Amino acid sequence: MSIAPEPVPRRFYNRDTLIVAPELLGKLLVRRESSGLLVGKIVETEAYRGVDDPASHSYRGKTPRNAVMFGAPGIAYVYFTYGNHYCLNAVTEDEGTPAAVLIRAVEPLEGVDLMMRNRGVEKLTEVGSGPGKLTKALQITREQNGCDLTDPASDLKICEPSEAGKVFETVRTTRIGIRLAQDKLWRFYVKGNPHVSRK
DNA sequence: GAGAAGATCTCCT
DNA sequence: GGAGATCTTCTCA
Repeated sequence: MSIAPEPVPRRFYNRDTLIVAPELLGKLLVRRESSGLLVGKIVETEAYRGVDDPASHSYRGKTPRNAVMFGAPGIAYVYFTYGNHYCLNAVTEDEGTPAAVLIRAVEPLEGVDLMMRNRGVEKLTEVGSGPGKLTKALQITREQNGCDLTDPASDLKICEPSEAGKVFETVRTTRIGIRLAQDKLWRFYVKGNPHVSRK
């Protein structure tokens, strides 16, 4: 079976980050890779805004690393952290406004065996239940930084799910793994989904 | 050019 | 539950 869904249009991303983040839940993260097609459903996100968010990379202004966040919406921002891990973001809001949504967890749907091999695990819930885990499962590296998520020909894109995939309850809570601005309720996840990184 | 911190994960106790 | 791994990026001298 092959999924050929429509990518989410750029105007979807060109809105308030706090609207885009919860609406990204349930969308499909589609990665076309040399050994096959890898698809995961987004089940957890976090919003990051440069202007009023001290925890964001872009809070202190534009640097070579975060330049993508200042660019057009619908672009992938991938960065390397802790010496081990990549994290995947989708850039949001108007060009010149530094904002992005961090994809924190996915539920593997297609290419599951390949993802488990990439991760070196056998439990399905261990494949994509964390920002560093899902990038490894989907083989996302800095090469995907600046990739257009709205381009049907792109190797990495975000697509509309089937109708059945849109039925779930969203939970809004505080963000994880940051020291600054922990009070903001900018993390969203699918209620009851076992692939969410933390309850 | 050197030092420190980091949107994490895994293993060990 | 806690700390190490490991390296990129930023900041400051």
